[in-house]
Amino acid sequence: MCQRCNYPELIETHGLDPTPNRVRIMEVIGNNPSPIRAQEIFTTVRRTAEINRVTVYRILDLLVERGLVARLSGGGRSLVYGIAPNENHPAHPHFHCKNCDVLQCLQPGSLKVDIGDYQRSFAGE
Amino acid sequence: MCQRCNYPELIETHGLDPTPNRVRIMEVIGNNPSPIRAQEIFTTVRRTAEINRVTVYRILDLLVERGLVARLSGGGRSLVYGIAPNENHPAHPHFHCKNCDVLQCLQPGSLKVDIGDYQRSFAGE
DNA sequence: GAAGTCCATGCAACAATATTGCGCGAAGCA
DNA sequence: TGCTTCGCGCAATATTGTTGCATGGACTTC
Repeated sequence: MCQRCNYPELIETHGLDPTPNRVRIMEVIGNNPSPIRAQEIFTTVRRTAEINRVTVYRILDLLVERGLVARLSGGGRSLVYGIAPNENHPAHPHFHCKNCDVLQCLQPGSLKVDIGDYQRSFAGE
Repeated sequence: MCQRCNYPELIETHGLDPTPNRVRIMEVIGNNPSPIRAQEIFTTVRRTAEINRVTVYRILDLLVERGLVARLSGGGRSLVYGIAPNENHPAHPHFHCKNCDVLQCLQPGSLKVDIGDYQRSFAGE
């Protein structure tokens, strides 16, 4: 688990009550080395506490909406969730292997987009 | 639609019969400026011909397996399909806007990954 | 030409993932 | 004590994709 993040505090500073379920979900996401699917969050929390699947989805919606958690496309059919970029967690790209279905975090800044021609068209909007 | 691609021919050169359904699906994918979801392919084909949803999925599986079509992660919950890179269609990255849910094709080569530290660890495997 | 085989497709059922509606119970407040 | 808010559970539904089985046409073999 991330040693620098105090999840209850983080949740509170984003205007939410740090309920046990919310803290548990933040911990599960934070513990994981790469973003994980809602189903995995559900089963992981379930190993130590009772929780409903719907509650997991609702808390995830809430955390994403408040900017605590980032919702990403997992490469496959499902969405994945990771700790949103903050002072302890810089934004970084991910690498998804279609063969072994592994999702790996890359170094921050290791992906560069050359927006060359787009710059002009976007600038006008 | 792509003026340079002869879909029936393309399908045949990949060892498949160019059945009407297969050609239609290739055309729908080729006509679209960016990769589209299976559901959209289904409803688009349905506007001009009868086809079953399952048939669409099966043909897509087949086309992906034979390398005619590329299956991509659409940013959202579903997978999207585009013409696989070939001589007329160079591989290129995509841009997904989370706000308006638009998926846009970027210029080929406009995305660079700095694999720096990974090179060493991958090389050993 | 009849019988057998292959294969593209349709239909129904199922599976996995996600969302919505409704209600209950605890906490906070008048 | 009664009212409101809100976190959460349960059941139902929606969306996306898959599987099993049947059918009908094309093609081959006898």
